[in-house]
Amino acid sequence: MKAKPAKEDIKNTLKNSGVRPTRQRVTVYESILLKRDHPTADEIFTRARKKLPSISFATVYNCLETLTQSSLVKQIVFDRSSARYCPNLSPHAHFKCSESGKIFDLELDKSLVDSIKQSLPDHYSSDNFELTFTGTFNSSN
Amino acid sequence: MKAKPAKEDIKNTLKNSGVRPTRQRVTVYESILLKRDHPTADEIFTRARKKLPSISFATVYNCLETLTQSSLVKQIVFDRSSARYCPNLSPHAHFKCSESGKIFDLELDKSLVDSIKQSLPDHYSSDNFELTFTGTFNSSN
DNA sequence: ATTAAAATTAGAATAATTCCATTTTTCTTG
DNA sequence: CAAGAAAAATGGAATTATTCTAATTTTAAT
Repeated sequence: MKAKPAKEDIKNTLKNSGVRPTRQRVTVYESILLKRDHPTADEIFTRARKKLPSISFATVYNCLETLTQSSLVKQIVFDRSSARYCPNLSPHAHFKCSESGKIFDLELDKSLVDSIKQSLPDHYSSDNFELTFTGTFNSSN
Repeated sequence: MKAKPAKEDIKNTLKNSGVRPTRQRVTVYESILLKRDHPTADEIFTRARKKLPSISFATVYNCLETLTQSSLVKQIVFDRSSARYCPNLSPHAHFKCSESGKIFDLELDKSLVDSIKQSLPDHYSSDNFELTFTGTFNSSN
């Protein structure tokens, strides 16, 4: 017996995080997972509409808020441009290529992740960090 | 002979970075340096007005853009709230206390800074990074 | 089936920032 | 020092992403 289609998995993921798997939420989450990019709310709205033409922009924002709150996606903000959303839950960094505007996930060694977490002085407590680079990505050379 | 007042220093700093030290720019930069906080454009505008009541909001934004471009200050963005400006040029991290809303600079060991810089895979080049934490700061205990 | 709670919706409102056209200031050159 | 050109500053309008609001629809629980 093959694995169920992604939609079922998505519903379960939502349920497991205590999020009611409404059609809109499933669609929004699916739209984020669709590609390995880091879509803006606007792009997510466009994708979601293809699956569920009646979905509204406000709902997309609501769903993104819910997904972010429940830690299923991460909101990432570069400069002051639109927020982007990332479904990669492993600790990783983000790299923005200032030429193409593309954003890449950069996996980080566990040892580095640990060092970063341990860099917090006494009295500071945090269970997450965001590490971002801006620069250029050059595949040819 | 004592050191000249800060204003002269500021002018020189600007000049050395190839930025024309206009009254507005000096005032804006001074306003950022005034406290060890991480003021928003709005707060900077308020401070600048005290010194130079004729300065406009647009100019504050222009100056901030110029200072950021010339790497004299760093723009830092948490979530989607107003950008904040930081004159601390050493590599460091930022910590936002979600209770008080305050932002703290966290100095980083040189070794950690190096590890972070070295974490970039081939083909990626960047000479800066931004590391941010969100959590709680608790001085009592 | 009924009710209450949660979610969705469209559109208005907001807030931060950017843009624009004009004026002022500064710099350069004669 | 005067004149012209370039850079910067200005006020206000415009933009953009996001949030809010009030009403409707859906869902879950009795």
